[in-house]
Amino acid sequence: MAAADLPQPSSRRRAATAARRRGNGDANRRTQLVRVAARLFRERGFNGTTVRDIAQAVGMRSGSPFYYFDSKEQILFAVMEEGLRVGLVRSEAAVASGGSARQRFAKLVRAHLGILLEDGSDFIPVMLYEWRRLPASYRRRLIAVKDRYDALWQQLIAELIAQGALRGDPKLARLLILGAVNFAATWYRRNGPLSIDQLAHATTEFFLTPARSGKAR
Amino acid sequence: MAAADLPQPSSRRRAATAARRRGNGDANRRTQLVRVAARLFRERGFNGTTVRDIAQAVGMRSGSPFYYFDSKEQILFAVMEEGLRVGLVRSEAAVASGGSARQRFAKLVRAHLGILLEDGSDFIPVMLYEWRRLPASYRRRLIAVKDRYDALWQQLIAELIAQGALRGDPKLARLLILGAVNFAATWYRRNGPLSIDQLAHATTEFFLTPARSGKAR
DNA sequence: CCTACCGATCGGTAGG
DNA sequence: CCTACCGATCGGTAGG
Repeated sequence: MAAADLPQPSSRRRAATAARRRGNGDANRRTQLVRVAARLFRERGFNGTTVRDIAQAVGMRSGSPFYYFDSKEQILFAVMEEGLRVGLVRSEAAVASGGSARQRFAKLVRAHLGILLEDGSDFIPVMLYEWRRLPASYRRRLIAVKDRYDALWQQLIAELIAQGALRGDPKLARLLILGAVNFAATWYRRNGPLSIDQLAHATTEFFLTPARSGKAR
Repeated sequence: MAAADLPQPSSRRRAATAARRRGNGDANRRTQLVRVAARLFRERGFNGTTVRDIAQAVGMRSGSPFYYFDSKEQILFAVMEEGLRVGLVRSEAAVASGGSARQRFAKLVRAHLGILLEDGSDFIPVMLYEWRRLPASYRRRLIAVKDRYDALWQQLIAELIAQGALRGDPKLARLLILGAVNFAATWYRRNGPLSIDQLAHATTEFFLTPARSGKAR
């Protein structure tokens, strides 16, 4: 028997108490598992994380996550589904807030960088990096949501190309821009010299052709 | 005992014979292991690939890779080291071939896309996707080579910014451009409508400001 | 390189 | 949710 499987009453009781204090039922406990799994999957990868790791991180014993999930793959699915849900809500809000195409693009870039880089934002990075680890049947269930995500970017990018703020084919432009932005998940350091706002602004300026109209600047 | 561990004389003998026909010593056999490991690590991830998988793919028995490598991590290191070595040679050649900064940029983009997308080019994608899986001591030994890679791009990008073909901070520009290009490793299909040459050309056009001088279009 | 093997770990389950 | 457990698999090794 591994040391990690031995009873550790004090820390276990502490975690369980903290959970209860938050006033949670099953739904809340499940949410905790998903959040903690996202962090571990991001840090160690899906196959580098054990169900025991996840259980321990929320103060459960090794077999208990299977009370909430049928399989480890289902936990991965839940992580990605949650990431897409929250990401889509925030991205749609950014675009719906109005303004010029350039302004909406700036807001969408900022929203996406937040989804990628803010504290607790491990869901979408897990999707980007562990997508191949998700069984095909689960993958199919997420692709519809992913398509809405892509369409959001694609429409805005097509608008920007139409008015000369970007060049080239809209689909390729989308792939290049999203690739550039998503890559920040690998190199951005929250303690570094660049705030997320600054990064979003500089990224927008990098991609968009300088505006023709000489607004005071 | 697992079925995969049971003797499978015919297929084993076939693989071993094929290897011998190529006329190889230990070095050649080691190279085979690295190449096959690159493919498997890319497809299944480092932790999703077993040493047995690698052994079987070159017609060895489960324990034999340890005649060539001390550990599974060392195989991963060898994959990344080989990727960086070949990648650096090809990238430096592209830049050294001369021409304007724009032309050298086009060649570097093409070379990098080849490294990422051509048949048998699994080494750099493994490095991009499994970097976190490499133990820190091995990581340190690769960073010097990675830095040369980055410097190559950075110098060229600085040149392009100086002459107005790109905007913004050189370091951020490098991260955005490399992110955009590297992302192709996840979406590009070799059987798709776009050749690597076409992709390289369109990517270059997307990033670089249209040239001022009106050369015969 | 193979044979034969080991200790450790892992996903998952039965029965409360 | 825990206890107690199982079968399978895995990285790695000794001794040729």
